[in-house]
Amino acid sequence: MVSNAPDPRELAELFHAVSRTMRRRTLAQLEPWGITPHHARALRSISETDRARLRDVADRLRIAARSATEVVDALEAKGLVTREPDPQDRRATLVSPTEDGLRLVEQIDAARAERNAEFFGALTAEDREALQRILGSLPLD
Amino acid sequence: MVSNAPDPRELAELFHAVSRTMRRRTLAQLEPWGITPHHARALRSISETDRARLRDVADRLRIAARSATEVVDALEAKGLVTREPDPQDRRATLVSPTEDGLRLVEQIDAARAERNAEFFGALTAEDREALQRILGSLPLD
DNA sequence: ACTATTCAGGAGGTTACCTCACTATGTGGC
DNA sequence: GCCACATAGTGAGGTAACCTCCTGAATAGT
Repeated sequence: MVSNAPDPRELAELFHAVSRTMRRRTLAQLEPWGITPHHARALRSISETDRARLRDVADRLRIAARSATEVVDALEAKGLVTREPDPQDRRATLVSPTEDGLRLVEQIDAARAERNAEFFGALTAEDREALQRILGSLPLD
Repeated sequence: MVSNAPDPRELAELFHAVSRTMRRRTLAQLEPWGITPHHARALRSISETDRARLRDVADRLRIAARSATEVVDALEAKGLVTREPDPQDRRATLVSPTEDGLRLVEQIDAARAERNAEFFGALTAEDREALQRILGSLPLD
């Protein structure tokens, strides 16, 4: 208790506060499109690789397979992605973005870039770089 | 050769991944006590100031007043905090930690310190300091 | 005295997950 | 060629961490 090292308590708390702020802002910004941050992230992921299995979608988003089913259900209901059976493996389902889905990703990405620029714009370029490097060296499950 | 879907080199995405990892670990670590991260945070906050109004609890946690009612309901049901009417303002309710609540905070805090030390232990002291400074300069709602 | 504001909580909703059990397949070993 | 086992997706059901909108009571400001 004698050291003047940064209190990790505060660090975790700060982290929590910042990430919640980011989430709230994302939610608000996405509202006009009627899509949630989670769904937007999934759509973006799916748009980056054509014909991904549901299982792979789950892995990339680091969520349970069952949760991928759910998010793909929602995106499919909105006509943003389509499901088709995998001809190579009849257990599997391949997910692809629709034209609408791709268009939406583009719009959302532009908005996202703007939002992030604004949010992280409070930082100097060095700090942004440092933040990225530091976060990158933290463990992920 | 398939690129990682939500680009992890992107600051916001990285942030998201790290904060979710932290949340999952906290949840797992708290499990033996049958308390959630959110409730633990609230209990800690309440334990730091005796006789806080529900409104103040909400403000400190940066949540809506209605949500503070909920978390205090849960803590009260577990016998960790008590409610009493504010003699100065008959609209208000004052929340205080019980003996059990204070004991639990102590235990949880020790576990939390350990977990954070482990999690952020992957960083050098300079990086921890930098992270704290950088996070502190980001905006909060 | 009257109006505006504030406090706590009821009702009901949303987001972002989860596990467990199940069926339909595919794969490796004998 | 059959059996054991693993894997893919999904129905059922649940949890955590919030939220808004409304109401009744009390207080504060004019």
